[in-house]
Amino acid sequence: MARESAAGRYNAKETETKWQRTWSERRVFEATESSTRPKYYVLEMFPYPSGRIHMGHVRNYTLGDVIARYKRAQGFNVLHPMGWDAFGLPAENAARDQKVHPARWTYDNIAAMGRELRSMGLSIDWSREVATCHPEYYRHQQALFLDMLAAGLVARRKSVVNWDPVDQTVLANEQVIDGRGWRSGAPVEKRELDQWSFRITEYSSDLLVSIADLPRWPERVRLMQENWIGRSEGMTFRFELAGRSDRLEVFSTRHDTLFGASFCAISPEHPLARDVAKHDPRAAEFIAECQRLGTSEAVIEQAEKRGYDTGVKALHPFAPIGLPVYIANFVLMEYGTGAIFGCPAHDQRDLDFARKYGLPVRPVVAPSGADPSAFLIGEAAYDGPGILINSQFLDGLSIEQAKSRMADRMEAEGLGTRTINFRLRDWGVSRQRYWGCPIPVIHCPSCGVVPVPKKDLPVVLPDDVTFERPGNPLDHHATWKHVACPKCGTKARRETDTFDTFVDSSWYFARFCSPRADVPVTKSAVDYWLPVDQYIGGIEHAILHLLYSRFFTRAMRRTGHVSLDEPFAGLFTQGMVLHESYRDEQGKWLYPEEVDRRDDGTVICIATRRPVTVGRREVMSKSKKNVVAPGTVIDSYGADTARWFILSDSPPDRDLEWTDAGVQGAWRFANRLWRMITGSLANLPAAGSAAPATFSDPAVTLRRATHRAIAQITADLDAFHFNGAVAKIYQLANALAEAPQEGAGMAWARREGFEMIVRLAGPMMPHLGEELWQQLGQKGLLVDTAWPAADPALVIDDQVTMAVQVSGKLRGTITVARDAVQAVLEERALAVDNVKKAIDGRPIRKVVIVPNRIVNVVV
RNA sequence: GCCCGCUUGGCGGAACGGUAGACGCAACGGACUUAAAAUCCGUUCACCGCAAGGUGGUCCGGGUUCGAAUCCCGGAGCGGGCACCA
Repeated sequence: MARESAAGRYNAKETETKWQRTWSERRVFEATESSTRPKYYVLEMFPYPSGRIHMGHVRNYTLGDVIARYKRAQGFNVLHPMGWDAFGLPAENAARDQKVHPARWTYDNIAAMGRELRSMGLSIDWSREVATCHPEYYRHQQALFLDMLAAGLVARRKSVVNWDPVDQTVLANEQVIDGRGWRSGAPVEKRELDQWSFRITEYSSDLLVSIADLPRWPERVRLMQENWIGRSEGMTFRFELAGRSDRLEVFSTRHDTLFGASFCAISPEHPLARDVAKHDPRAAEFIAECQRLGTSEAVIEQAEKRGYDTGVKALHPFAPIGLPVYIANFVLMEYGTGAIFGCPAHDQRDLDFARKYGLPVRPVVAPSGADPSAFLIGEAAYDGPGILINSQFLDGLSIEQAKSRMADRMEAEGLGTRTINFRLRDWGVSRQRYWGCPIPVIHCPSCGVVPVPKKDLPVVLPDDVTFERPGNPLDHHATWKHVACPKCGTKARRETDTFDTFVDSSWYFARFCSPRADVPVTKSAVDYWLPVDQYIGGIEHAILHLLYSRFFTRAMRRTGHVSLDEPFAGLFTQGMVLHESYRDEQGKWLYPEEVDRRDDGTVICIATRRPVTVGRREVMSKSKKNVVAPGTVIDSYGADTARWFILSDSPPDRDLEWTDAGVQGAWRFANRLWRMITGSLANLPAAGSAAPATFSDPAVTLRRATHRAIAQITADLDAFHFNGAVAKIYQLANALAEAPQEGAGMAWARREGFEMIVRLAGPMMPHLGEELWQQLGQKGLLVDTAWPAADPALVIDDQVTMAVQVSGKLRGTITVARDAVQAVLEERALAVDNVKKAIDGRPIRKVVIVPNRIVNVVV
């Protein structure tokens, strides 16, 4: 229905194929460094090859493509590559469930998704395509790892994982559902493994401070990264433990409240907890219970706050008090020292804990002016400003003064030290999985850990693996892990862990600069192209992927591969794509194509003719079947329509609701533009005709609309206001449709308008743009045509309409010369009948004038 | 639970602190057509009014300002992230 074959109608399918072939044959999007033009690197987050592209991809790559094409028209030497984030869990799940090899599954998906992406008409340099699962990619990642190992940026340490005791497998957090393994259903346990990690914490301070150097990042992403790194100033100090020789080290940012302490809490993984558990079975049971929560911080934080009194007493350093030491399920071993002191009066979580276990609540900070003896804590902890009370040598001080005094005293007595602590933890990269990049080290019984010599790279994944047995197939492989030690030649064992897939995506943007080089990156190429000028992707990557990439770039700088710290100069985070969901009377989910919306507004199931419940709009997901396949849309309407719709309604950083009606509107507009221009060709002067000497008033009006559109759309594209740019193209189309065809200079003005609307819409609807450009008699390609500039004389009107308010309420408007002086404005404003009526003879207090916008008469 | 956002007509949204609702969708009325599709013209925040015009209105409650969708404080709802999904 949508595809029209009647003569004179726009044939999207044919046209799009034609221009995609032309661009490809002329290799217009292949980037080279040998250019006198300034470079511009546009990158969208590369996709995981799940098999089919989804609307989120279409949105992401459309946004990037508009920028790439726009920058290209502006004269930049644009790099716009594409690749595949091809390692990961879904391939292993497919192997297990569908008995297909992960490599086969992945490469098939890449081929299928590549075809779909190509049909979108993206201005991508496909000659630079990379896939992270390809040995030619990951061999360089292994080399980078060896360089980082040599540079001291890699550590081997114990860290905890979710362990499925039945499947004998490490589980990802998403595979733990309500504390149980997603397949076995067995309660998970935490288990400690020797793991490789990158020492990202060495850069904690740098990564934090340098956020200030990223002005073209969204404010909220910078805030999220700051909070994630989490710098805090406090003290690390020690409690003596009654009857024990060891001591308890805690970190606190509220050491001013130490006199209000009523307990200490330690993590279930804390050495003291383990020691206690050795001869206290109930403690051991409590710890085991905590272990069953898994490693997810979200789960731990939302669990009921519980504790177990170990019976150990921590001795207050300045008072004759023994604080009970609890093992608590909410204290994280990874943060600080894994131990805290609790001051219930001034921390809500501590207060809840104290109320639950009947611990004393002693206020030590009172709001200034409050009576210290009458200041009591009820349901809410007091964490506001105030003056210290009940605190010996701190009494009467402000919180800041008290912190300082306490720190001085502790440092003088050797009890503790001022500490800057970060929330950021080192990045554990070991994964007990097959479908990932092998970590290139060998464990030798006599030499210890030995790096694989670079000449032996890549360490290639073996093909002959089975997924029948639970656990890591690399570990079960008959021969793969058995190797000779590169140092001493004795029998040794290959590392069977593979890298976290975040490693793969932490440097792909650099690899794109020299994708076929036999080193990880060619220095001249990365020096030329990096940083990425505009990076575009989902907000869900705001923290981890972006932070890891920032770290990796620093690591690559330290190891001599690149010369910069920050990989992404500009960042744009797009919203998600939503759709209504449908359920039949049995509550079964239905696909959009299974339902029909009737004229009376009700929705029915096509197969059963029974009514359907329309759910609210939510993120497209297979489980709710509220997905629209981009391939179907592109087949029936063409890529330009899909792109235009995606850009037209919602601001790109907000969620977008996919609607059929909206797509049809976009399709109608493409046709309208086609009809308007091809239907007018006979009455237009030839391409390149000189401007006539005179223009009629309507011709000037049209030219003003054209040039205002150029100025506004340029500004909108610069600001990522793609929906605004679309609206202004509609306005220009309306102006062109309304303009009379007769009059001095009119034909020339109409050609100018048509040419401009094609050039302005070109980055968004590139195929239609290219076709109309040719129809308008242009010889070159639209993609090679420079971005238009507006004539300033035609952008600014000499008459303006100003609002007249009386005490802030609109009472009328006046049309006056631009930049009229105050006296004229006052006179004209007060002459308006409605204004006189509203003033009603009251005295005028003042007149506020906003130039060319508002006259506000205050009475 | 913690961190970060978002909330404007029937719908998507527009609006340097300055005429709230541009532009699109949907709906309704009309033209063209044997008819339908397509296309074209018009209306469309609510209430009062024949009209001129008035009153209310940007999630809720306060505040700052000549003027608040926009800034500040408090709250509600929805969403993203929380370190092994990518």
